[in-house]
Amino acid sequence: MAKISAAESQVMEAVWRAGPRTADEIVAEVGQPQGWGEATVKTLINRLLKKKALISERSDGRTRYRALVSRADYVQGESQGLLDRLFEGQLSPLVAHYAKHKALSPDDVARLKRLIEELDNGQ
Amino acid sequence: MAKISAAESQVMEAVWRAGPRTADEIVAEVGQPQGWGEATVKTLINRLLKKKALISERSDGRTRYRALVSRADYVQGESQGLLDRLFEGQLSPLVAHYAKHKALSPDDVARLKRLIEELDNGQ
DNA sequence: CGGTTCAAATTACATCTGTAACCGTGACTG
DNA sequence: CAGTCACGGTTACAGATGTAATTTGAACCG
Repeated sequence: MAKISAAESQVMEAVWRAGPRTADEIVAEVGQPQGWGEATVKTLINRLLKKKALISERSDGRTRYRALVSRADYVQGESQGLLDRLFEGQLSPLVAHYAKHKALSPDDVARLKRLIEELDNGQ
Repeated sequence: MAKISAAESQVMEAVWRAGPRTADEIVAEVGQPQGWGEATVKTLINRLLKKKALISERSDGRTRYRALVSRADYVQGESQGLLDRLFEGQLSPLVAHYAKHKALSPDDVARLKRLIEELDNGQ
């Protein structure tokens, strides 16, 4: 379970977003925007294969790459890592920091408020 | 302004926590717990000097290292990076994700609730 | 003043990451 | 059937990072 790097995660996002994709599709969907050549994307794909984050499967005569780790797991790991490293593992200090150093949009505040209400009452 | 790496950030934490420190103090405070040798910590310090994240100043016949970047700035950058990469730049999706995939303690919920109240009314 | 000591800085090296070119093989074309 | 092509995989290489040993240089001892 080696760590998924920043560049690699872009490839994972493409697969998470739209399910198993061919190399070409991934190149089009992430290489293009990032300004990466085709070869670069292929390398990232192959590293993800080695890391068991993707698996290649052949269907309709094309090789497609499917995610072996879920986005939720990845996001969970990254988030927890940040919280652990910088906020003693807790959410509220992050929110506090963020509110203090970077204005939250009223929309964001409203969304947060609804969320917390639910958490507080709800199940 | 090269990026501060994970290992390097441990050194920064020591300096942020307690102000300018000598190499020995940093070794004791972070090398020890992390299981790093003295030489390793010195390398990290020197990379941080190159990156202008620390500056060395001599006082009382000892060299002390002082932070040139604030913890708030660093934390802000890391947090924003995570939010941008994984949550479309917004806080509420992070909170939502976290609540869904990892139980929040009632305490944490209470803290969040207070925080949001303040944000909502307050200044 | 020459040797010793300790702390600061420089150099070393393997691995990971970003970026990419090259190779091999099965399919397609004339 | 030989040559070409497309696609998937392998190799390459520089810079960052984790981890550390070696060297330098100033202070101290005799």
